Amino acid sequence: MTPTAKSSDSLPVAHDRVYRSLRQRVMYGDLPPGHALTLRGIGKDYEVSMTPAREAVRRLVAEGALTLSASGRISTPELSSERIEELAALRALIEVELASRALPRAHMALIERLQTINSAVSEAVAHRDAVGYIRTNLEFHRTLYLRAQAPAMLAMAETVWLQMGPTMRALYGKLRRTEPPHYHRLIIAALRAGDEPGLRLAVRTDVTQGLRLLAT
Amino acid sequence: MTPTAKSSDSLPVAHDRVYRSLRQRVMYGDLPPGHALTLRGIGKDYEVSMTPAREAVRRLVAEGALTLSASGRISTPELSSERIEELAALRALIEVELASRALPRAHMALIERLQTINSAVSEAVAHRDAVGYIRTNLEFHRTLYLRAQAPAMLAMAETVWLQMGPTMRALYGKLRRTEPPHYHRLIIAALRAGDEPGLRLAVRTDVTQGLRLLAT
DNA sequence: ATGGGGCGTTTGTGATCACGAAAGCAGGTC
DNA sequence: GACCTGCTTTCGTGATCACAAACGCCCCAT
Repeated sequence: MTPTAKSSDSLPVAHDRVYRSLRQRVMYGDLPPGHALTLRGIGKDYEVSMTPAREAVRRLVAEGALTLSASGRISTPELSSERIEELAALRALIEVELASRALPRAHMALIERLQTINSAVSEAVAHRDAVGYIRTNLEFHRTLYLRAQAPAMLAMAETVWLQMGPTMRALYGKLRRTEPPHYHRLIIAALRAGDEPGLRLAVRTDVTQGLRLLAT
Repeated sequence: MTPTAKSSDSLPVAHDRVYRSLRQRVMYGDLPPGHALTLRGIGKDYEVSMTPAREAVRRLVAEGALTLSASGRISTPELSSERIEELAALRALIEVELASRALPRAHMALIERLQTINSAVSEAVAHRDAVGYIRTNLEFHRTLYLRAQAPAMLAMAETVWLQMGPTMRALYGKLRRTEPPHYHRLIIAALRAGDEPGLRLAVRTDVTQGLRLLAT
């Protein structure tokens, strides 16, 4: 039930449970940009006091998943176009490297898993399910990058995803595409062929494509 | 007096003061790897209760500056050689991009500032001052990267520095070099010449050089 | 000497409260 | 009608406390 693999699953610590749930909601676009949150409200939702809510929020703010106003109010970030461009460039840098490192270890079982996930992506697209699309799309990338055996890099990539979550939801909400992900097929083909330059290009294109529509 | 530029300097909030101070101590190698900390101890040092100490620690843990044991004990990270390699690769990826983006905006005033900072680096090296070396070295890089006008990327780079802080201290402590930083001069020369490939190579070499001595 | 058991101490966690500031809202004025 | 001026509510911050788990230390038995 918890698709996000953490380094060490352990105690049912309250603040960690709140953190994981909020993190998923933000990363997968459950919350629109600028959405306000309160410590007391979060505590109520998860039936905990303000203390664990505060720790979870503090952690998410440190990761860029949430932002604090000057007076300490909590909300999801509203990204400027400059920041979106930066985050897309970071995705390109880090994820191309992750894909490149995963390539030598990408066996047939992985490629088949990626195809299965990709059909789930197509299904989400067909159903106009923005959250489902974001979730399955990120699962596609994460599944590939896990093979890179580079946890620090993967964590960085996930941090970028986290920051873009609400914005991606708003973005894919307004551009109602119905065509399945094209570049995912290119990624799979490059993996099959062991074509590293092709893989790098396919990943770079895939992670930066959606941004071209966001000129403003 | 606070060299680290934050997004918004505002209130004298207790937890933020604790955070900033601890962050500097970690980033600049004031604490050795594996050094243990306690919430009550931190609170005592800064004359606050456990609450702000806890928030500062939570934030630093989220950034990778500190790690928590399975039972929640706080300590500075002890990095495996694989993780060090990863972090060095991340530095290379991100900082090369930052330098490249800073290049078109690097005027003479910036280059002179870099030279001034670089002489401070040399002085720290001559005095065997590990903390001073790390601090001035990072100031050199940060000064250059600030010109890139890419706050999200700079934040990522600083997060990597933060994670490497204690290890860098331990590293530079055991290899007592006395020669001034060679690749900083190459960086400055490439900036002067507007030589982008040269700059990229110089930065990449500079940020990955210290790692070769850490084969273990 | 060395390994194991027992106990006092230290530590993180979560709940609760007081406080001050910010935000939202109403009513009144220009 | 728009704007400002109060007031009321809501919010984040920091302090304090109870609790359970862990750590560390000492002592003893082998």
